Amino acid sequence: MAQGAARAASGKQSRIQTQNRALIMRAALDVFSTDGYRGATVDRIAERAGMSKTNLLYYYRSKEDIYRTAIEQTIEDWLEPFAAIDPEGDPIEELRRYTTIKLDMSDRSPEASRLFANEIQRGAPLVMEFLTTRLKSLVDEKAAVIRRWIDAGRLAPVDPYHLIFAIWATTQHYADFEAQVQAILGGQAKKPGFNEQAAHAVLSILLNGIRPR
Amino acid sequence: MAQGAARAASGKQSRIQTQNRALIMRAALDVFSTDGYRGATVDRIAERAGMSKTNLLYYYRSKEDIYRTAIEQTIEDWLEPFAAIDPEGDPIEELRRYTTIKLDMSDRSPEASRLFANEIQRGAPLVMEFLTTRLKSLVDEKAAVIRRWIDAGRLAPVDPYHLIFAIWATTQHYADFEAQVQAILGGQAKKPGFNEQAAHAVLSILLNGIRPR
DNA sequence: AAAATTCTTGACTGCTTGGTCAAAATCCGA
DNA sequence: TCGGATTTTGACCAAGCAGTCAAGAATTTT
Repeated sequence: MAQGAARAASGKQSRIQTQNRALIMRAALDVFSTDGYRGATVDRIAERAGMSKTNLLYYYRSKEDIYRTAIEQTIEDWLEPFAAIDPEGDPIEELRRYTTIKLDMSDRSPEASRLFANEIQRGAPLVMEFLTTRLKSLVDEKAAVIRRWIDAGRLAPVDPYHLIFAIWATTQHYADFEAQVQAILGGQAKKPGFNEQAAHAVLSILLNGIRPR
Repeated sequence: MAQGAARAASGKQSRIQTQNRALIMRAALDVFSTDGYRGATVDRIAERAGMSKTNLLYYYRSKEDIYRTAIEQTIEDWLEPFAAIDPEGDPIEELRRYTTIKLDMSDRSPEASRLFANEIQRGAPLVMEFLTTRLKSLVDEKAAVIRRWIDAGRLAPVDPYHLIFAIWATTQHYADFEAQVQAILGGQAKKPGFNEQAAHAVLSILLNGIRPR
C-alpha cells in the first residue's frame, strides 16, 4: 500500500525523510526570512536545499505547508524559555536569564527571528489565532508574576506588558536588524565577544536604566 | 516637445502629478510594508491607489523606482529627529524627547516603520550604502555625544551604540509588531491614551531600569 | 476653439510562479 | 536477489508577474 509518503511530521520517518525534511527546513528558514512569504519561491528553497522543486513538493505538499511548519517550530522554540520564567525565583535573576537566552537565540538563529518578525509585520495572517490564545494567556500569566514582584517591592513599578515588549524588542533587534547593526559597528559586530558585550549593555540598560544613580 | 512626463521628483509638477504621486506613495507604503519588496506587486499597488497599472507606471517607471522613492522618503523623515539630538541640551531630556518622537512616529506611520524594517531584514540590498556612510557617521557622532555625557557623569555608564539600538528597538517595536501587541493587549491597544501609556512605560524602563531604587 | 501637451487605458509580451503527472531511479526487507 | 515501496525527476500547465505600446480622453496653452 502506497502510503502517500509525505505524511505530517508524525509517525515513523525513514532515514531519507528525516534528512531531507531537515535540509528543506533549513533552506526554507533562509529564504522565507529574507524574502517573506509572498516573496519567497519554492524554486529558491529547493535550490538552496539542493534538490529539485518536484522532490521538495514530495515532502511538503505546498509552499504554505513548508512555511507553516517552519513558523510553528520557531514558535515552540521561543515559548520554552519564556514559559520557564520562575515565579519563585529572584526577579532580577529570572529576567536576566530570560534576556540572555533570548539574545543568544538571536545570535544563533537570526533567520528564525526574522521569519517570525516578518509574519507579524504581515499582520500575522497565519499565527493570529496563536497570538490571541496561547501566547496571550502565557503573557498574561507572566505579567501577573511580574506584577506580584513589583507589589513585593522587588522590581521597579513598571507596566509588566510593556516590560515584556521591551525585552522582546531589544533582544530581537540584534537578529532582525543585523544588517544595520553590522553596518554601523563595522567588523566589530563579528568579533568574538561581541555577543557578551551586547548582552552586558542590554542588561545594564534594562536593569539599571540610563539615569545615573 | 513631449517631456517624458514622469520626471524625477525634481522640478515643477502639475496638479495631477502631485496628487497621483501622493496616492501612489501611500498605496506603495501600504503594500510594500506588508508584502515586502519581492512579495509586492505593481497591480496591487495600482489597485490600492485606485488607478490602472499602466497609469501608475506612467508616474514611476518601475517597481524598484516606487520602492526606492518610498524608502528614501522614510529615511529622511527618521534622520531628522535623530540629528536634532542636542549636545548642549540636558542628556535625559534630549533622549526622552527623541524617544517620544520616535514612539509617536511609530504610532502615526507604522507602515513606514515596517517598510524600513523589511528592507533591513532583507539584508538592506538597497540602503546598505546609506547605512555604512551617512547613517554610520551620524550615529558615530551621536554616540560621541552620549559618551561625553557619560564622562561628565550625567548619564549612567552604558555603551552608547547599544543604547541607541535599544531606543530604536523599543520604539519601533510598537509599529513593527503592532499585530502582536494588539493580539496580546486586546482592544486596550486601540484606546485613546494607549500611546501615552506606552511612552511612559518605555521611558520609565530606559531611564530608570527595572531594578528597584 | 484649435493645437499641443499631459494623462489614462486595454491589449499584449515574455517570463516566473505554484503545483501536477507519469515515469524512471533508488532503496530495502524477504 | 527479487519485488514492492519509496524517492527523484523532467515535462508540463494555468495563473500571475513586470513592463511595453499605440491609441484614446482630458487638460492646458495659445
